[in-house]
Parts: sequence; structure tokens; C-alpha cells
Amino acid sequence: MGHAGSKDALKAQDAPLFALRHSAAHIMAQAVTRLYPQTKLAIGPPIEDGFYYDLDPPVALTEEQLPVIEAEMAKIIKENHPFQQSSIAKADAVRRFAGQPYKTELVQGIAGEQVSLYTDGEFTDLCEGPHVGATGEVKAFKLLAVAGAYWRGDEHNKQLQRIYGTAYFTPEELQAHVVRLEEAKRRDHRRLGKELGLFSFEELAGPGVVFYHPKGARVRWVIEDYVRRLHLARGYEPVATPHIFRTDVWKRSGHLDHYQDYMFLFESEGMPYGVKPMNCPGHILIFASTTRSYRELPVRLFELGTVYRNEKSGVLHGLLRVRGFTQDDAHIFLREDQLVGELREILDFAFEVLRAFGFEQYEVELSTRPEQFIGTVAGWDAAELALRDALEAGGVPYTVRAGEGAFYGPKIDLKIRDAIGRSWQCGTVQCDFALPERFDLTYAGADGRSHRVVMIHRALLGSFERFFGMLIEHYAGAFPFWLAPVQAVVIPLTDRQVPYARTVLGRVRAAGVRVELDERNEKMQAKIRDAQLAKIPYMLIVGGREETAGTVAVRHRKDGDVGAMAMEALLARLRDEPLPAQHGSGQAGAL
RNA sequence: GCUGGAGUAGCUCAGUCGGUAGAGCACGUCCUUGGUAAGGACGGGGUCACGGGUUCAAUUCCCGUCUCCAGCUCCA
Repeated sequence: MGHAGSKDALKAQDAPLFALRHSAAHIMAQAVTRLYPQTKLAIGPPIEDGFYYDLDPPVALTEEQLPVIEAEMAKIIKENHPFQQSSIAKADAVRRFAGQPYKTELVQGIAGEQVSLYTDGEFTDLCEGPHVGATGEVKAFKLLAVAGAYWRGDEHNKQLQRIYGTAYFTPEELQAHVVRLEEAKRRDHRRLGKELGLFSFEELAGPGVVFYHPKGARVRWVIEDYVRRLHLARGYEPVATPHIFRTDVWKRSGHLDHYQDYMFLFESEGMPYGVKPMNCPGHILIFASTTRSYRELPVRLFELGTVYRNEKSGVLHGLLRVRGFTQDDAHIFLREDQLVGELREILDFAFEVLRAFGFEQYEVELSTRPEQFIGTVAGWDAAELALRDALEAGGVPYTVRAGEGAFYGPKIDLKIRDAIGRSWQCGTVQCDFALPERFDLTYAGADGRSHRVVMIHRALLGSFERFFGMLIEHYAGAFPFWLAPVQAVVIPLTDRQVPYARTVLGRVRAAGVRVELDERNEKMQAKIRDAQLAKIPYMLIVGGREETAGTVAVRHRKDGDVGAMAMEALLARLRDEPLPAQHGSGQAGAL
């Protein structure tokens, strides 16, 4: 995970705000230094939503001290020290920062003879700038959190304390930012998952494994149903493979060498096993189980494959990073000359799926050949070109991450942002020249000889868990009609209308709609409120008038009261609700 | 895994400077039979995350563990 916006982009984009936040970072470091003179300073840049400073104070800082630091910052701001740049020789800088090991290290890493310093009042920092004119210009700031961060981002180095804060030109903008953070909190899938009864984690069962409750499982079924249908329509063959394999498989695949830390391993009757962290070996064993002809390629094996990865405890995050998850995973075995066409189809497929779920904005990254690679340069070039072609054919903007491909092949990742702007990898399309070698995957060519296949690994949603989490945040829990766990609720006005309400329920249900009856002894208003909070698209209210007329008073969660309708008109309206499927039967909303 | 913070009813939280706890919502029963976002009364429900230690006594203090939160590292 990580923020896509680079510092340079930010600089160019919003230089004045950059300078303001950078100055705020200096003032914060200055304040901490006043409070704890032995503090050693590292770095303090502006970032997308604010700034931070990494420092190594003589005592551990806690959030309770943030107001104290803020108060000291306010003093420095009031003193209105001008920021003044100066330039000194590196040797002088090293002397100047004696007792500041991180600064010394930074100075020594700078090219050239001179280094740039910025001074405000008694405080001088190694810095290229730019800054605002004087500390008094920082009028709206707030410290947000204290966290740990490794020196130079390396976990083998000492962990420093990082204080996050933010700064804006006006208090109004700062306030707006705080409001945005609160809104994002309301969209948090972990909170909504609980409120809407979608899923839970159970402490007793262990971390990172998801329990889908009935409403969450309904949504999952709808998604599965949709995804399965599309795969069938696009020539994928469904397969199902085991969850545990003897470790011989994992030795052969290389997972035991490269992935062991992430694997759940166990033993039975003296035989070592591993729970699958990936589905590829299972699909490979199916492909390899018989002689393959060039005529049948590409072979596309698809599975909703559940995998388990022993992720480090600290990285787990709601549904977005879990230990057990199910991928919409396929492996395609083909000839190298088929690669281009197949990749184009896969990308087209991936974008279709993202659009169906309302994700119009995503980031696409192409990772190319790394230093260490296997296979032929020609093969890599063909694969990279194929990936580029496919992207450009779709008019998709993408960024290239040069040399970031896997050792076995280049790949495309599709990333979506969550409610607070963190981006998460969902779909991935990877070319693979390695596993076909390791498992000796071949086909009989037209020449009667045996040839090596190429493999594509791809998942479009990525995993149901992560995708579901993103979907919840994307819609803030208000799923579109076709995905809503409960699409309509029948609300009888009094218990005299319950029999009629059951008739309505039966007819709507028979039309394939996920509908429930709320026959609690509550006032209609209370039932409406609960239905609104549950974000149910349709409320079908039946009182004496409707029963007499044989109609239903329809309320929509967004449009409110839309008036009484005859059953036929109601069913027609529900039928007209937009569905995502462009392929196949078009009845993806049905469950 | 690391740094910091937190775990009290199904949920959101209050509280106890050591004497085994409370609110709102939810849930149950009864009353109420209503017209587009909360009708009323009564009631049930907690090994205060778990395990040790100190103490006459631990939800409260100490140690350990687990889980969660923010960030770092990682994400094949």
C-alpha cells in the first residue's frame, strides 16, 4: 500500500501549501526541541494531507503531549521568526550538527560541497526549502497522531517517533479537513460492516479470518453469481482444487523457498503439508494431468479459490488485509503468440467488472522487467508490449513501475482507493515464464513436438474480502439495487394488513427480489426509520387503503414517497432497476 | 513483526483514587393499531478480553498473553 502522489508532484501542484506545511513541520520540530533539548531530529516533509516529522526524543511521546507541543508551536508562531536560508560547507554542517546523528548522516549523503540551511529564531535545520516568510504565517495547524517509523524506512534501523500534523492557510480549510476525516470514518467498512450486519471477526477464532453474516453472504453470493456467469461467457472452465497439498508441491513451485514465512504448514502421519497461499499449483496440476494439444489452447482454468497467508499481525486491516481470502482466480495456459490477444481480452474483462461495480476511478500500474529475470528478453518484450497494447487500446492512463515486475514476468495491477484515500491493489494480471518451466508444462504443437506453454495469472476483483470492503466504502453501505442484501421490505401499517402484506411479499419474492416482511409491533414510522438506516432500496407500505385498492405505497430510500402503485407497476419498476451484466442472461440481480 | 494507544451488556459508551457495575440503543413481555425517519410501561442480559501475581478483598494495582486501533515495515 502507499500513497501514489509523489512528493515532487505535490511540490509542483501546490507549492504554497507545500511550503506552509514544511514550515509547520519545522516549527513542530523546534517546539519538541524546546521541550526536550536532547531530541535528535531526522526528517520532516510535507505530505498529501499534512506533514510529519520523524524524531528521536529522550522520552517516549504520547498523544497526550500533542496539546503541549501545539501550545509551544503557537508560541513560536506568535514570536513570528523570519525563515532565513543560508549555505555552508559540508564540513561545517557536520560540525554544526554534532550530536545529531541523523542530520549528520543526511549531510554526508548530500552531493556537492555546500548544504542549505533554514533558520527561524534559535532553530536551524538542514533543509532545501522553500518556506513561508516567517513563522507567523502558519495560522491553521493541528497535530493528529504519534506513530513509529523506521529511520530511512528500513525495519533494520532504529525506530523513531513520527508526529503527524496538518496545516492549512485558513482555520476554515483546516476545519473542512477535520470534517472530511469524520465523513471518511462514517464510510469505514469495518464500522458499516457491523452496523449493517454484513460480517465480523471473532476473537476466539483468531485474527484475519472473516465471518460473513447472512446479509454479507447475500452480497457475496450476488457477486459470485455475477462473476461466475461472466467467466463462463468468456470461455473460462470452472475447476475446484484442494486447500492442502503435500509440501512436495510447494517445493516444486518454489513457494517453500520464497514464500514459507507466509504459509501455514502442518504435518499428518509424518507427512508434511501446506495450506495453499495461492491457487496456481492446483490449476497447474490439472493442466499437467493430461497431454495437451496446441488446438485446445488457451486453457483457462477458473476458481473462486480460498487461500491462507500468514500475514504479519500488524498489517491486518479489516477486510482489506486478511489471512484467509477467496480470489476470483484464473490461470491461462497458452502459446506465446497468443499472449497479446489474451491480455487485451483480460484487461477488457477487468475494466468491465470494475465499471459494473461503479468503480470509474482506479489506478493502473505496469511493472516491467527487473534486473533478475527468467525467460527470454524477446518473450518479456512481447509480454510487456502486449500489456501496453491492451492498456492503450482501452485508453487507460497508467504509470510504469520500471523494473518492478515479478522475476517470472511483467504485470499490471489495478488499484482502488478507500474512503480515506489509501490505495489498495485489487485486480492483477501477471505473465509467468517460470512455473511452466518448474512444472514442465508443455503442449503438442502442429509439428508434433513438445513446446513450453506460457502462463497468465489473473484475478479481477483480487479477493472477495478486499473487494467487498472497498465496495462498502465506495457506496457508503448503500449498495445499488442489484447488490443490496435486502432489496425491499414490506411494511404493514397495522397487524390487520399482515395477511395482505404476505401476499405482496410472495409476489415480489416470486419475481426474484430479495424482500422481507417487517411485522414487528412497531409504528410504521419506526419501521421506515430502521429500513432507511439499513439502506434498503424499497419500502413497500401497505395499509387499509392499499389493501382495498390492491396496491402498494412505495417509498424509495432516496426519492422518498413515490406514491401508490398497482402490483404490476411495482414489479415492472423493480424489474427496470439497472443491472450490471452486459453479457449473459442479464438477470444478475436475482438470487 | 516494530512504536504508541485501547479492550466494561449484542452495539455506542459512562463508572469504580481496591469492597464484583450503569445509561442510551438493541432484545423480550404487555399496552398501543398508527399514514412516510424513533409511541409507552415493565423486564431479561456482564467471570468488566484471558491467565498469573500482590491483597482480607482485584473490573480497578503489577506481570504476561490475546485481540483491536493509528502509523512504520511488508504485501510474492
